[in-house]
Amino acid sequence: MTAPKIVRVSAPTLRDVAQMAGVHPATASRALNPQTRPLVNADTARKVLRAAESIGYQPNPIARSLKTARSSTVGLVIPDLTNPLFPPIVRGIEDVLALVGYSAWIVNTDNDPAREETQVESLRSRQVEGLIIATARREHPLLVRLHRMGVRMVLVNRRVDGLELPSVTADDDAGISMAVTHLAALGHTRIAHLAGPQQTSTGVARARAFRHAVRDLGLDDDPALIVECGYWSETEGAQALRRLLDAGTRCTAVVAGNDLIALGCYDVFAERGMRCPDDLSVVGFNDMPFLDKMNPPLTTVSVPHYELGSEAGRLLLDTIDDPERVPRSVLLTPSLVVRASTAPPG
Amino acid sequence: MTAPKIVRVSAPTLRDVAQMAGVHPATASRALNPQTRPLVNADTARKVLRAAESIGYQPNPIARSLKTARSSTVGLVIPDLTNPLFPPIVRGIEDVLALVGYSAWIVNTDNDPAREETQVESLRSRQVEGLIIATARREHPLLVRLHRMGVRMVLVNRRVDGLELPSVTADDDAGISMAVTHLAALGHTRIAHLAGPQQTSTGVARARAFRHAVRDLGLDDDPALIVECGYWSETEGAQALRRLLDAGTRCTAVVAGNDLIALGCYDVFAERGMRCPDDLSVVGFNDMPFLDKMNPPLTTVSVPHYELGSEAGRLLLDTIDDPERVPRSVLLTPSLVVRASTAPPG
DNA sequence: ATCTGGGCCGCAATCGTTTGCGTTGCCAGG
DNA sequence: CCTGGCAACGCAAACGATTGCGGCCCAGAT
Repeated sequence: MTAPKIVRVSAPTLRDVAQMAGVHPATASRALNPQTRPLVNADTARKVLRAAESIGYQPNPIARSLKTARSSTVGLVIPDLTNPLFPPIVRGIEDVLALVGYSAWIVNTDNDPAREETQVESLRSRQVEGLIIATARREHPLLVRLHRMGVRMVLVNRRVDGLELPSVTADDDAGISMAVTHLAALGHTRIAHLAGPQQTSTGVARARAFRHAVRDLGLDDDPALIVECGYWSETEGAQALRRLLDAGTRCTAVVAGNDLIALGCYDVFAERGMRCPDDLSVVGFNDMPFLDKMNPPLTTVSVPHYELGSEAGRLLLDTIDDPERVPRSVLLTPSLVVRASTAPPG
Repeated sequence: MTAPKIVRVSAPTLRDVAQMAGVHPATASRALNPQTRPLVNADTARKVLRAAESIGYQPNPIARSLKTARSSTVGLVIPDLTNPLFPPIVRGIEDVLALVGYSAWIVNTDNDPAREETQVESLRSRQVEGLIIATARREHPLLVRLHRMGVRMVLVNRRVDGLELPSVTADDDAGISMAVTHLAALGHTRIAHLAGPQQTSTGVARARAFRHAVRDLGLDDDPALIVECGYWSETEGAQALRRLLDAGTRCTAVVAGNDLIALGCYDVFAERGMRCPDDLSVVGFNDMPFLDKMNPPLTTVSVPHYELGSEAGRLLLDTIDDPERVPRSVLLTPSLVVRASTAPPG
């Protein structure tokens, strides 16, 4: 078999279409664009469309962006795509954007503010029309600066303190409350909380919700029962549980800040020969994929990730349509899915 | 708190820099670009750089792309980002691209050829300089067409029959062989294979490797022991195992085409009250995240995903550098990680 | 017959860079 | 003093699309 001949043929341009249809490129442009099509005679429009079709004309988005300073593209700022929490959100976003011909540029920040800044810079220079941010921290100078500069954004999953931005998040309050209530119903009275990082809005929201729930239900309200994780990660979750255990704080159940933290607990169980749920009940948060196959299957509060993403996409499209629109935020209500990591206290 | 005043100020352009430095934009352009900097006097170059610095000039990639027909961007064609197999690959790719100032446009195809075609079309119109393809099927008309057109591509994870393209894949042969050998050593003689889709190169490579291994080790070589899945998914894996079981084919272990298929088996274990590994040993392929926390932890052959990605990135950069370079392909050697889903036959 | 106005379309500028080519000024060599 | 050559830089034309403006033509009104 011989190597195929490689011929690089440049794509047809608007001039080609115009020439073939016997009109000026300007007319061709107007004919091709549904917005401006009424400006040209129906017959010529047809001719142009046919010509475009026949030579397989595809508009050059680069040239279009240069002229119009728009791009039909939005930026998507994610801490780490490797975290199974985010892919479904991304899908949700992409799907609603696709409906109106938009697409998304995905970038990872690794939770590194410097990296985040350069990534956002590169997104902006690519003329993205808006940003969907999944990396918000409560104090987030970059985001307030961007907001001042008038860049359109929506926050997903987390928020920024004191910044009036459209956002879509899960109802942490409701979720945590369901988790604690579930454990209380099983008979637990000393429940610990492995809190997420307190620089993130979800971290504090869930911690606060936890304290409220505990108090409302009349359970043991011991400050020692709350320990904070530095990151939303397994290793941090494991660390936190170790600290809790090593401090000798008695407890029979823990509600973790999220699933990753909960899974970190599993590591400690393995280390120390503890059994779950016999020795300790655990409930997570998020319901990431494959939890049902864990050992034991993790009880968790399920948040609709895909919808988180699709709502965020819709919100961003809204503010692109009408930048003056008052920031609308949506709160998605989670649900408890109980599996086998929770049981009455041994 | 009052709403911040929103002022949208257009970014400084090359003309601004030139004006401030008192030179022509062309000179400024040359001064800014390390490649052409020798063409301008060192002093003026310094002036230009200082001016650019002082007003925070950032070149406009859109305009640059339009002029140069390059974009420092490559396309990344993924079947589904939600599959935990791919995020690490993506990270590997992104990391090596970032080293040389490139970045990646990620698109999902959902395994839908039509969608794939439009996605690729949109990538190409965005002037991507090459494609990294993770969706290859053995027969893949689109890819041969693109190759004929001289589009630079590298294949990752899967290949297409009879197409001389750089690719990076795991050594399926070695991996499967290790899996089968491991099971044989445990005493299994009737081992089944839940094969991946035979339209994909990995599907057939692993199935073939399986047959070879079985024969080499003198195990039962019964065609009924091989059943094919339509997709690389849990549900298909479950279906396949059900078919195998319902056909009454006797076996004590199965090597799955990949981890997802293996996890599908867990579902039918739950359905039918079977225990793993007591009733049936299972080994997967890929070592996707969180397998160690499954019930039982899944024995699997581990392939270095991150390296899969980073190698693919390097390969693509190579062919961008020198399109005439002879296609180099790399084969990554996997390793067996045995956990608790395999044991001697009951 | 002239004027008006709308429908349709072409002209040309523009978006921000890059780059082939020409021009300038300077210096060395003849 | 003239020429050749080189270094440094400016000019202007691209890249491919969009769009304000103005011109043309023709119908209908006056």
